[in-house]
Amino acid sequence: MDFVPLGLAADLVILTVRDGALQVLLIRRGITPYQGRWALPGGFVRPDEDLEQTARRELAEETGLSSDRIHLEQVATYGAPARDPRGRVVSVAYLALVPDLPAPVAGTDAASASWVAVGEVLADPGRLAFDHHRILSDGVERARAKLEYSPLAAAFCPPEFTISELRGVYEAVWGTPLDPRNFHRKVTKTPDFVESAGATTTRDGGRPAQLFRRGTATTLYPPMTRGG
Amino acid sequence: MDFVPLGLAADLVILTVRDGALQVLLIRRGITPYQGRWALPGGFVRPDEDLEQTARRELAEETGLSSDRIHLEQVATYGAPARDPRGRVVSVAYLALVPDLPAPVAGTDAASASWVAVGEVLADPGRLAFDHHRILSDGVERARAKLEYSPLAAAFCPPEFTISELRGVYEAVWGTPLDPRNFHRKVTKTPDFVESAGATTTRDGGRPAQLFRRGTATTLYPPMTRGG
DNA sequence: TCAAAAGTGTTCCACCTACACCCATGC
DNA sequence: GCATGGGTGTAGGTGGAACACTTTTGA
Repeated sequence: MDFVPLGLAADLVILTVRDGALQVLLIRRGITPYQGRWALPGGFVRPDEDLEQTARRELAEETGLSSDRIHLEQVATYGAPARDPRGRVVSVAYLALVPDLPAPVAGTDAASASWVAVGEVLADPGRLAFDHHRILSDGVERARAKLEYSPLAAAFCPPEFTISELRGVYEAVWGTPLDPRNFHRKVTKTPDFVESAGATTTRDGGRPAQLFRRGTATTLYPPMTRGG
Repeated sequence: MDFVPLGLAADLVILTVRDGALQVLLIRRGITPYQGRWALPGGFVRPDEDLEQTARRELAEETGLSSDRIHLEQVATYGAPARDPRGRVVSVAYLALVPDLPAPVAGTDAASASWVAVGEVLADPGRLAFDHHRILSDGVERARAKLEYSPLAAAFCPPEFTISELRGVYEAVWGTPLDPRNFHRKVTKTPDFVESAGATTTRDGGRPAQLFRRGTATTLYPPMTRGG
């Protein structure tokens, strides 16, 4: 058995939609290497911990979110020999989609944490430590793709949401406007995408909108489309 | 830095289409644990090796294929603490798509290697060592999904192939018959999916068929569809 | 009354499906 | 000739894109 000296970490791409934009949770590193630079939250896998357990633990530490009800999925693993100057560290990246948090990010051990617009971060390849720019890019790409054929957009929404709030998620993640009328028809006619919550709200202004909850569908057929 | 004792491996789901069926390359384990059981080929990552380098090296060792021109992509990473009885071993799984090899599998250090129909292996969850059943299942699912929106089916074909050979790949991987006439139209009309090689062949019987090569497209729009 | 957002109806068009039909070869 | 697979034409249906139009609230 070749047990080479090796660190194993889980890093998190935690996305939300705030103020109409896709945002990612970043921490400012308090220690070397890359002290003072922004990075994705993450940490080392403990000896008897499964990879996803590590990711959920870090997610809870950074956001205060009890890990249930949060969508979390593995994206990819990064293991270039020199990606971490401290030595060989292999990182398994996870993607988490969270609703717009009413409370600010809970106090953490990280120097500071904040939500930053994804577009802004991706436009500046030198902003993030390590190979986190690449990891973020891959995570965002995964999220964009999954909105097409899964009902995952609702993971960004509170438990009850309007169709136009859901549309706002698509528009923020894809960066394209969608036709409100066709979107409404498509969502409500796709079986089990959403189910009526019975109530209405006027929080978006204008005519009262029906409230919906996530449905039971796991894949959308036909898929949502980006152009239109 | 927490450098816990840890093994890092790359395991390979090597798929091909032979005799009209999707097949996977398995090795019979010559050593404990799981001695005598079938397993996916794989091996440990060397100290200064990138993950994909390990996968390509193992691929070459098992198939004799020089790694260029072979499609290889990372699928997922498996790290449950007890997945290997020898200790903590984390495995990064890669998917490789290879053409039907004219030569049999080259001599390897593994006790024996052979192609086995995927359907047969997946029908028997106890056939494979470790968690390789799950890894194979995930790899096959990835391959099935990618045929829809990428021109990857051609990776299973020799450099020059006919449209019906390409259709045979889709039918083998998806397990459904496709309409030869609509398939032909769809493939030849999708921009840059395939390009004409100029020649014809009668190796499939009947009227001579045009030969094609892979085109330059990276994604197919509209995607290929499974029902039809 | 007006602005704003929700929701419905309708038209046009791309593409999928099914299948009739002809083409070019080996035997 | 006849079997076999290659390839084209075409008609019907489904669903997306675009947009006119009505509904229901707050100000």
